[in-house]
Amino acid sequence: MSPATAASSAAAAEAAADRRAASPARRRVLETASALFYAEGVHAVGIDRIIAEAKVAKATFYHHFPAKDALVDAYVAEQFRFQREIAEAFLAEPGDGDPRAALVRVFTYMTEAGADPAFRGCPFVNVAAEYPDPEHPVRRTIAEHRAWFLDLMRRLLAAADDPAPDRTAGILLLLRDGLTVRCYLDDASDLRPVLEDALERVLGVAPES
Amino acid sequence: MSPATAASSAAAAEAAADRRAASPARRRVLETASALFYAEGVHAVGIDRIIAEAKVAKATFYHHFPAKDALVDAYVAEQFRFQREIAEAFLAEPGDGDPRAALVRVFTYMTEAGADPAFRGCPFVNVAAEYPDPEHPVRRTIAEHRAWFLDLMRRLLAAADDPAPDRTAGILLLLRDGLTVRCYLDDASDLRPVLEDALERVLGVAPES
DNA sequence: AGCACTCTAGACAGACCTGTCTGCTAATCT
DNA sequence: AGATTAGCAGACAGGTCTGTCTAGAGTGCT
Repeated sequence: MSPATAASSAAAAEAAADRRAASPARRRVLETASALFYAEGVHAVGIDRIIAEAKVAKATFYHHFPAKDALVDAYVAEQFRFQREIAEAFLAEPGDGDPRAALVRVFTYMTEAGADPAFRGCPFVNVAAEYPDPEHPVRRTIAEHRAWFLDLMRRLLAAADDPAPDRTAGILLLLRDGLTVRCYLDDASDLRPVLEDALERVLGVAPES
Repeated sequence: MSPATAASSAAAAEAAADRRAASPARRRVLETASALFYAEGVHAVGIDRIIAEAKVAKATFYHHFPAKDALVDAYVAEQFRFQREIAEAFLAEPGDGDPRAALVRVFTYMTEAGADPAFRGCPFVNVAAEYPDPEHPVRRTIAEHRAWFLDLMRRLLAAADDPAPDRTAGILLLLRDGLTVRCYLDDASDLRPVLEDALERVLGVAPES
């Protein structure tokens, strides 16, 4: 096979992959599965139910995903993409450009999202609870998300001239995880003052709200 | 049935229940199931495997537990009891009786427990991830544990003359949950300074270690 | 001796699981 | 025109799941 042929066939394969990823049936499957996985857990939801609710033939499902695990991985990756988009929107928000204010906005958003009655905790933590093997692709994607979030905190803190960005970022990660757990498992009606107090003690800044 | 007969039959039933709870077979089942549930998740472990590893007949299992859910509930209740015992041991520890020091001890212990390679996060959070219905008995037991821990923090803080025990206890609960998640999912080798810093910022006290 | 209880071994039913395969239609690309 | 691809419907295999049931052995209480 000549280099030119190899290049063109690689391009063709890439185009085919793009087309496949954009397929409506595939999107329907991923959306249905995401909702079900999040609401009920991965092991609790079978393929049959997903394809029935997504109105997709079984062969079509296995055409797009080699196995259920691949779907779970796609679900986790999708959540990762989603959270990155939200974060970017928050950082690009018109404002005074104060990175500390951006941090507070992120946490305020999280408490609001957590107040939704359909909120069922952090999807990454929940999936990790069902996937014990840290080498599993799903777990690797989850680890990527965590590294990304920690780094995001660190960058914002460094921009805000925090005296110890590494340690403070670590604390904020603890708070983030604690927040999702609490919103899921506890009555979070009185969470607001607790979070404001926490941010004040950790960052030395009070949210404006 | 005379009152006396009723009383004696009630006592007999109670004694039988005690005997049943103390049965070696039942204990073996619960121990095996606890280890497996924690290590691999509830839905991922079947009854067949539990009874095989516990070396118990299936009829014996269903003699002690009406259904798998009852076993899961027993598992969660057992974890609750376990954590209470640990906490009581910590509080009864001979020392200066400083409740703030007791708080720090609790968190130091948690980081040490979380460093175990077999650590797989908080069993309550992991089980809750697989049980979406908040009215489920298992979820109720989990809620009891969380209320207990929050109250324990609150009592210790009140004894330490914390200016806002309710809010501080809420923050410590956030830290606790964040801690377990982090020990499970992240490289927690550099966790110690982060936690010390967090406790210092939240409590205004540095751990002595 | 008689009875109740605990336990073992394992068959069994009925449901559900993942994943494969056949056969068909229709669109799209070369 | 021919080939590839996406999609649908649904049967099927082989396994695992929970939970029930039969049949019998041992043990302790009365």
